[in-house]
Amino acid sequence: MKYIEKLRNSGLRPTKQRLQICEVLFNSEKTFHFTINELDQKIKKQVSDKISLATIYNTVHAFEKKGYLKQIPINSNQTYFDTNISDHHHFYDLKEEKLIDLENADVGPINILKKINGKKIKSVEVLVKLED
Amino acid sequence: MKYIEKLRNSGLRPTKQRLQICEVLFNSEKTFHFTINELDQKIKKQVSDKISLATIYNTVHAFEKKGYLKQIPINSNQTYFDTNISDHHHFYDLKEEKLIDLENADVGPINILKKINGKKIKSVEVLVKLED
DNA sequence: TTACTAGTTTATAATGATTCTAAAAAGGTG
DNA sequence: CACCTTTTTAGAATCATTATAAACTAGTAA
Ligand SMILES: [Mn+2]
Ligand SMILES: [Mn+2]
Ligand SMILES: [Zn+2]
Ligand SMILES: [Zn+2]
Repeated sequence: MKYIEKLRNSGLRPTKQRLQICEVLFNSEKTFHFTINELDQKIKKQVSDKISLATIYNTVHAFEKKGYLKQIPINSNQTYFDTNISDHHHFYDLKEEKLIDLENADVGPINILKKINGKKIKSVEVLVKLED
Repeated sequence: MKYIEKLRNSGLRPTKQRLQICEVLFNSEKTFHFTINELDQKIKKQVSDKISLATIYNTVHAFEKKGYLKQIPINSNQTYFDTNISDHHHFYDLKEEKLIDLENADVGPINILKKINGKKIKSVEVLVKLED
């Protein structure tokens, strides 16, 4: 199977549930943004076995910790995740409440001039809010 | 009083509670970041009358809607607000879980090259995550 | 001052996303 | 298989936030 090695190499047992969630998350042509609830719906549609919500939470957080998913910093009552783990940014359409990818190439180079003593930059993320 | 006109001009009645919250939020030399809980604590310390948590939520949201406070897009279990309403950005210290202001001048100009049909840019916010 | 009205405050309940718990099930190894 | 660890799961708990609805207040006009 496609994802068994990936999981083993991360120290995660390739359980049936994790493999099925991998299919839903990573087997599509395009990357996408999702909340846990949306993922739960997607799984219900695409996977015949039932996967408990607790497992979906556990798995998403495990994958995030391993770097297979990214959390998107945005104010919402639900947490947004991204299967696009490349360094990139987002539009947020306030009316539609939808995220849209903004590739690094679509943003001029960002130069952080201020330095914080003893700290180094882990990531730089831009959120562009859109209105009509 | 200092804030009565400000509130009236916004169509908000200058109630005792709102005026007291104004004192706590806007009467300090420096701007600051806060969660509702932190603000509640601050109010308990600085204001002799009791203000209900519901009123604090109501007031913060009213002030945000009027543009006297900004919500900071960040993933946290609590919503962060900012009394600094100027166009600016943030460091987020992952270890300390603290926000630090990053003025526009401390970031090179940000040029969003991609356009979304029928939408215009309302804001551009940068979040720089810091690690040790 | 006295109504009148709309806006505000408040205690309290409800909501809902997320996390916790602890027992059952499954994976990995020899 | 036997053993041990990890994982899954249903359900309960947590807790930030929002809703409710009754009491109160600010503003205004008689
Ligand atoms: Mn999380
Ligand atoms: Mn809010
Ligand atoms: Zn994305
Ligand atoms: Zn700030």
